Amino acid sequence: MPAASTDPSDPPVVVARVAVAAPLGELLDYLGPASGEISPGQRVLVPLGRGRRLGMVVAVNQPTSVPVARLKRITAVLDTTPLLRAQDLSFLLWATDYYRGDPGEALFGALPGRLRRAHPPLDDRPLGWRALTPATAVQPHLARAPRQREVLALLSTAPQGLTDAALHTALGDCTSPLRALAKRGFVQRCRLQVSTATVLTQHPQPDPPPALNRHQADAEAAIAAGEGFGCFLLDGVTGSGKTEVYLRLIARTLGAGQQVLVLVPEIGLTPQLRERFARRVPAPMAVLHSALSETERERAWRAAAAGQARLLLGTRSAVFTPLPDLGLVIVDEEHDLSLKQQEGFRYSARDLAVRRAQQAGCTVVLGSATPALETLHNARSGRYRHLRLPERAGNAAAPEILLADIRAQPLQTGLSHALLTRMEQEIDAGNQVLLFLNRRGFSPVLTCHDCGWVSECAHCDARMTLHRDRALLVCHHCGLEQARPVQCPYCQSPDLRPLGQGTERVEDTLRQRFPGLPLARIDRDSTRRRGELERLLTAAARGEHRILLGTQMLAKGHHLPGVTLVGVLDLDHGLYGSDFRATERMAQLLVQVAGRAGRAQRPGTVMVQTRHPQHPMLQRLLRAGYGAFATAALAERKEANLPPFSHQAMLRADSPQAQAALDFLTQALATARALAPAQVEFWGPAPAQMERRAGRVRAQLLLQAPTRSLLQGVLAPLLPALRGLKASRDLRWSMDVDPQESL
DNA sequence: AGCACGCCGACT
DNA sequence: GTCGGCGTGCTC
Repeated sequence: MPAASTDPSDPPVVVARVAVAAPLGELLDYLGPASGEISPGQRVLVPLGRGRRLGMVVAVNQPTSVPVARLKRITAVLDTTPLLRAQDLSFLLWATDYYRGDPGEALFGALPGRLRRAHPPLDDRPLGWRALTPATAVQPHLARAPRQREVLALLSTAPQGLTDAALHTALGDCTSPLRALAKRGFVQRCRLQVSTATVLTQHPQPDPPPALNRHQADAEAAIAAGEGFGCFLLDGVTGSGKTEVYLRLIARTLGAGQQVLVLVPEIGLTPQLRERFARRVPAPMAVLHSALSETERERAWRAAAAGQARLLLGTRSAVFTPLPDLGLVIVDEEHDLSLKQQEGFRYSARDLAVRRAQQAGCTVVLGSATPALETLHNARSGRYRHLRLPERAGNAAAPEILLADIRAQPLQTGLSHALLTRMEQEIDAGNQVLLFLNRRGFSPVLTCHDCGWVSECAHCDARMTLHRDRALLVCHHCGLEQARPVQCPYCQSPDLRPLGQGTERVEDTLRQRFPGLPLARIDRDSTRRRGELERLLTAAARGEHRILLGTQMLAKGHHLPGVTLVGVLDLDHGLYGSDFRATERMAQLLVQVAGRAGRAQRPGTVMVQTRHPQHPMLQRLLRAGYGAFATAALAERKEANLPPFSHQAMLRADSPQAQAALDFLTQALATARALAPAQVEFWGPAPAQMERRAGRVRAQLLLQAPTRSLLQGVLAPLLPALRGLKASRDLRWSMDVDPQESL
């Protein structure tokens, strides 16, 4: 047997590099299948250890470091044609490498659900029948079978075949004549042309594009003039018409016969954007997001990969969808945190979109009213082209922002006299008011007035929030729920008092203060039912509610034309948060919320309640705008040597055992130090901000390097070394490259 | 992640 | 004397 391999008449040895669906952290090599061809992008079954696993071939006939005699053979090839092309694979492997992810996890994670398992690709082409012989040729054989003649005659008119449904409609039940015809070999069961109607949206008559203002036209021209790869930051204030610029660029790209990829943070929150695209885009469009069923996802994915969908609108994972004719990538709200995957394979869809465009040699546009500091830095240093849309479309006035100093002020459930007065004025004038409080529930803590007991979570270092509507205490960190106690669990006193306020409590107060006034509370609790958020927002946009009270959910880009006053009840969390990005987040949130006001002809006002009205960054933001704020914030970052002036990776660990995470990270630090040049700095290991969460003790170790390549140089050997540490066995750990949260 | 291999306690 | 505990290491 071994001698046979030297026989020149033997087929050449085919070695396939395979990403196996097991967390191995590396690719494995296998011999090609016993019979048949193998290509990159095909899924395979491979022997692994004692068992059998799903895998994806990523390369064929690359040199292998494993002796050929030790290679096992691919058991089966699951796909007749590759699911992913060479470019898709190299993009995914690049991402895996950069984010130190597992190749199997990343590749299979990029596929729609059923293909992640061993299922064959969905074939939902309708079943039908096709004639193999022209009716005229077999007429004599069917002399005594009029039904068969009839059926065959009809099928002969349709060379592609006819669906069962079409046959039934035309001729009624023809099951038995068909069976007879098939038996004689005159007709054949077949699948008909793919029906795309279920996934692709295309309006027969797209809306005509509105005229662009000068800034929009300049931006469009600048972007359209680009050739090959180029990254543009479209920095446009809320309401400046970024979407219109996207739509023009999309139309151009589609017109040139290319596909477009549009990434948005959360499509569930932007059905308006989706509608607008559907009405305007003059080509088939597919949508990809987490609320779709597996089948819907697979259809959309396949339509994009097959080039049938010309525009793909999706959330972060859509960045991995194969698009054979990709000619333009757009990332809307590029600063948004939800573009960063925070679990498992932790990637930034925005940064990968740039990489993807680079690979495809096409343009990428990052759009935001409040660009991430990283992105602004790239724009200002010339890596990206910076385009501005400084004017609100339709001459809408920018909102006036007022600070309400609430130090030593009496507050009514968190509402100052100044804010309430202003609200009354606007409401009396027939306008809408939007109140923003980023805390749901009734009160963030319940306490005993007699003994000082507080509603602590049994599994987290956190307080349980009182939800009065449901009579529950709820931990917002681990989800633990318990019945609202009627007396103190510690001293049995009945005098339990809610401390602080959430949206439920503010709603309560407002209903008393403005009896009968239509009010909508919009938070995760009030929008639990599917479609409820959309229903409330649509009603709000029509002016049905006079007061809108909500959390973060309200900050995203919904158009609420009747709102003339936005109240921010508590900004201070953002001002002195311990994450170095806290002020950046605060500024983005404030600007986004402010963008909800005065979008129509009525000027808007934003009133921000704060105990730190002199905070320099807040002052700068209000006086000089987001751009000036960003300049100052970047200067601070530079001074402190923080990103984007350095590059970070966060190693996190957690375990039910008190010391395990810190012990592991201590070993990790020693390992990393030995691998790292002196310029690489380490912070920690240190307990996480909330040390205990969901019953697990958490800690972290931050790596920081002056350049990406220095950081990558440490990470490349570090990850295998960490996997080798035996302490890594009985705890959970993860590496987060370019972390967005450092707590 | 599985899954076997391996070296120390209570059982037919 | 064996069945089996889960620590350790590997999977092309």
